[in-house]
Amino acid sequence: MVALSPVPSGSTVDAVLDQLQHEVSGGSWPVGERIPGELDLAAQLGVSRPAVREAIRALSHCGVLEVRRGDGTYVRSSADPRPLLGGVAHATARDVFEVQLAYDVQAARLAARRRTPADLERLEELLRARDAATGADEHGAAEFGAADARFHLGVAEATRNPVLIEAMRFFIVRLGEAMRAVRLDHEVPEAGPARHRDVLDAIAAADPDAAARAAAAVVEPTLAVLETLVGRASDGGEDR
Amino acid sequence: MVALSPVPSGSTVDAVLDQLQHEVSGGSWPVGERIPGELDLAAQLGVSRPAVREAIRALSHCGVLEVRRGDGTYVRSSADPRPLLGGVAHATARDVFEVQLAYDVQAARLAARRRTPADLERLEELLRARDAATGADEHGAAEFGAADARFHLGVAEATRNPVLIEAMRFFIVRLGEAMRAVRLDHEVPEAGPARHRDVLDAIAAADPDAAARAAAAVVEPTLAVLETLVGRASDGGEDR
DNA sequence: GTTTCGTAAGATGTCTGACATCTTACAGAG
DNA sequence: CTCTGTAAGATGTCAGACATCTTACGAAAC
Repeated sequence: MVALSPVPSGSTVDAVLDQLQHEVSGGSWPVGERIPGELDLAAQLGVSRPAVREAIRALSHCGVLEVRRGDGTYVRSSADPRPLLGGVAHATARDVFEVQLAYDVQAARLAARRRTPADLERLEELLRARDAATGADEHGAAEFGAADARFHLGVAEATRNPVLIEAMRFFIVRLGEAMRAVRLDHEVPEAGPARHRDVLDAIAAADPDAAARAAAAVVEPTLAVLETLVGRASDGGEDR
Repeated sequence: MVALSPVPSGSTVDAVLDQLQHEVSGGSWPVGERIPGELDLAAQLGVSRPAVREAIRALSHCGVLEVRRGDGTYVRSSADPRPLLGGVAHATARDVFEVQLAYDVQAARLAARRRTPADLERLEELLRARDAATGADEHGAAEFGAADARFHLGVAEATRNPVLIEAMRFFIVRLGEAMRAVRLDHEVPEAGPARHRDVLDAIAAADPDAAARAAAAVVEPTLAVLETLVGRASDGGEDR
């Protein structure tokens, strides 16, 4: 029932932001290139300098642009992170979980090849802490989630791959937020100590394939339940 | 040889940005909470409103905050995307490639379970285009890279998982930038049509495990070469 | 002729102040 | 009790000014 189109609500800064991102993604401003000055941009776009500055600051914070004081602003990367960051926010728990599964499997595989004795010692400690934190009440659940995340992240750290580590660190937090929302309405199982022990044993045995299989086995029960919830959701009322 | 400590160079806005992110990540401002108004923040931090606005705009663009005009600013997520986005920029090609491998394998696995006949038709078309774009010159190489990326992205799209799709879209661009830099100094092999055909066949056969294996086989030769380059780089001169 | 230093131009960093516009809440009219 | 109009608070945008850093160029010293 939307007869009257809801006026172009976009703000000025967002419009500038889109323009800049379009120039970068479209290739008009190649990586490494210097973009026009803030005053030039403000004049060309017909907006004030603060508007241009806010847009540049946002893109700079996301790694798209790089501002060098006293010199100018340069293109650092043509990849637009907005769909990724924005998409995770509105995604279903299942979708985030499937990406997390990809990380877990790869992390376990690489950890089995690169782990040091010190890594194994640290992982043993993290696994003990995870098993110990089996609270039943509200606060205990949060504590358990944190301990669980620390173990998964510990495996990633054993890979010595900073990109994988930071990707997992980001997604684990987002996944936790999404799961907290799901748990309000549904019961979601959590893999027990045995499955996690399998992962650590395979990593200790330096068996990449076994580690990958074990990591997949850890999250698959949880993922199976989320899968049924997605099915239910599309039966019921859901949009966007 | 740095006897004099290089004065605290950080800018005001960056300092404000760190403070805000710290409040969010630290849990002082829980997800969903309303944060103080711009004038309050400016007064508390002893800076001007534009400085606060630029910081808020940056975090808002990254999905950490959400600004509602006329109402206030709210916390959307406690996950800090900066390490992820910044880390990818300075990462080695191998590190980015290993994450991409995780995506490729998971995408192939899920695509084998969810692909529709229309997906298969589209993937056949993309694979044909990839095989056809085997240029030898400068322009041809770029064109081949784009066609290759479109096929990999096509597999991801068959999973119907928007998070996975956007994650791959982002990393493929970043990987392309990193690989372009590597190829300036070294020869890096590219998997031929046969390996990609295996992936598509497994997806068509609805065999998730075979699809995952085939996807891994596609990128492993390239990854093996990058692995040797990492070894060489740590022998030679490398810093930062 | 080469090196070094000082200066000027251009760019970003920051601040002050003001006004516009939207959202929300509250009080009064019906 | 419902609806409407108003007022307060918040963000959106703009204008102008000054501070500070980077860079490049030219002059002076060697």
